[in-house]
Amino acid sequence: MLQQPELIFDFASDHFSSSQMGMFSDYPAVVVEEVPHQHLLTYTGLMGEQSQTEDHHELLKVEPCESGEEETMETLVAADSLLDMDCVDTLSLEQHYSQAFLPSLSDVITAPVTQVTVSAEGVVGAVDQSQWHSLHKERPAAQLQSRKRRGNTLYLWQFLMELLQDRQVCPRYIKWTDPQAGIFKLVNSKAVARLWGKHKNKPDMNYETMGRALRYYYQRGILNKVEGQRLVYQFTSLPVNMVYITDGDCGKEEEDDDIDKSGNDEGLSDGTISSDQSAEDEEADEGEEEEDEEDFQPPLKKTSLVSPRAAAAQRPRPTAKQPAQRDTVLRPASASLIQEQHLPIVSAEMLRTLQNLQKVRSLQPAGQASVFKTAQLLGSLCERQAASETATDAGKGAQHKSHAERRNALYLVPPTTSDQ
DNA sequence: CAGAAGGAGTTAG
DNA sequence: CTAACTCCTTCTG
Repeated sequence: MLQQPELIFDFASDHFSSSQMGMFSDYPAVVVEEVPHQHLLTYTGLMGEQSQTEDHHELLKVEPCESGEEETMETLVAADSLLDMDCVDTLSLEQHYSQAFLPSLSDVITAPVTQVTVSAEGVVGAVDQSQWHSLHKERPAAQLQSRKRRGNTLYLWQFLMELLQDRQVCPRYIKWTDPQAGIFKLVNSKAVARLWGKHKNKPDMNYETMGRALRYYYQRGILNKVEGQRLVYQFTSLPVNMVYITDGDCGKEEEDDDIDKSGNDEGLSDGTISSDQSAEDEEADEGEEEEDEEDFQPPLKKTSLVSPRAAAAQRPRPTAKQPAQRDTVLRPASASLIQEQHLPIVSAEMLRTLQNLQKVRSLQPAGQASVFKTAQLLGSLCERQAASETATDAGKGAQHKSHAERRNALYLVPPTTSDQ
């Protein structure tokens, strides 16, 4: 049975209304993600009452473009334009970003990150188990939750994940060497340990101590050691809404021996964590905000250890990704969860439009006019969607609206549950 | 000497 | 009591 398309954004008014935001909350996450030679925009939808049992990942494959940070950034600009809306009272994007460890919205928009998660406030925190994807075939992602965080303590693995999502730290002190495989490297182990110690209020923390904690995770199935590579570890599973920051130009890596040149740990931490906030504020943020926003569920206790050899087999391949390893997010286009007839054609076309560099360049970040331009571009596409709807059963629900209304609206069609 | 491994002790919920 | 560290010793390159 086909589900009705739902209005999620009205271009005529150029913003979400409160009621529309309520609708949008059923489609909480929009993820712009870069994979080699293609860009994906993912709607990660928790569908209303089904949110506890099912999640829907819709992938819209965008026309491949030349890889590069410029394109990535423009994708983000496009996404920003797409999401730029007068709904700060209800969506509070910047608030969400800050709560998702990122220093500021502007950082997100201007940085060559490879994935950005945008969601209605509070929804990202509702990461259910199916939004974890295992990096091990023998442990399905669906099993990757069993423990609750104790109190307000941020676990080390969570802390590292957050560092990996913090442009101030990644890739300067910690970086992904193979995000697809969950492999990361402690570029500056001392700095990371110091940050961890600061977070734990353990000024004597060092890498030796932190390293033991990391090794402790081997038995728990949270981490694997990447054989033969010092300071390189592998997450056994990752949340699908991870924000992946690649090397890019968002910060230079800093080797261990660079760390002491400042000669000031506090200065390091301040500068590392945030240039906008004091380190104390940031630490408070880490300890509290993310508590609610990022409901990370730690993996189950490991039942079968992955051999170091197997882990080594997944050694970093920055350019040779393995789509199958993270099919939840990086599902190949051929396996897209969006069926063509259910696909919000407008959205697909819109994304292609946004991906078109010429047009993207015309978009001004944070410019509402750009959204309207997009809406204009979509107008004709809506016509095509309407034509498509008459040819298929998809989107019957949209037909209660006039063509004029549809011309100015963006519909998101829920996927069929059969294509999970 | 840094990093890795792992036994044993500690702490918080 | 247990999870999640932290301390400590030993080993390796």
